[in-house]
Amino acid sequence: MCSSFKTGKTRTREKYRVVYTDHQRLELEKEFHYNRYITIRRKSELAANLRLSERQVKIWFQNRRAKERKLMKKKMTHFDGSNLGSMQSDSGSVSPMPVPDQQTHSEMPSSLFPPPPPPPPLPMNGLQHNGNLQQVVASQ
DNA sequence: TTGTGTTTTACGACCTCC
DNA sequence: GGAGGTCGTAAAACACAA
Repeated sequence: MCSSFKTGKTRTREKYRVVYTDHQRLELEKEFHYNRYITIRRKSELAANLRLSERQVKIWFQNRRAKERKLMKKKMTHFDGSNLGSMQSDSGSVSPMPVPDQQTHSEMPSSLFPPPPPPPPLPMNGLQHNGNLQQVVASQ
């Protein structure tokens, strides 16, 4: 294969995609469990902590939400008709998502609020999440 | 070992909000 | 207009049966 990809500029053969370390994934997952939509402040903090770019953190969250939606949909079709109502989020950590159809932003945070904030199920090692989202936005 | 299906990064196109 | 959202997709990395 040739070494030029679709765009031919950002992706190189050696780094088509990197594999994140377990630690990076763990921290990202923790943040995701706390908040499915990361704030600007947390994004830069995480990026700095994990030595990732903010863009990578953002993309990771996008992909993570997509994964969740996919799982949700799978579950929907699985339970379809036979077991409606007994749906549960599998890992038992993320609040069941209503799968926003095409309502792109109606349930989106516009950076002002977290989604229905599930109590932090994980011991955040020292991370102060709190809901200072307004501050975060305001600090822009 | 290998063929194949799934998962994980990364991006582009398009949309909405401020 | 820019930032960030979803959706769809590409391709590497991974898991696993045969």
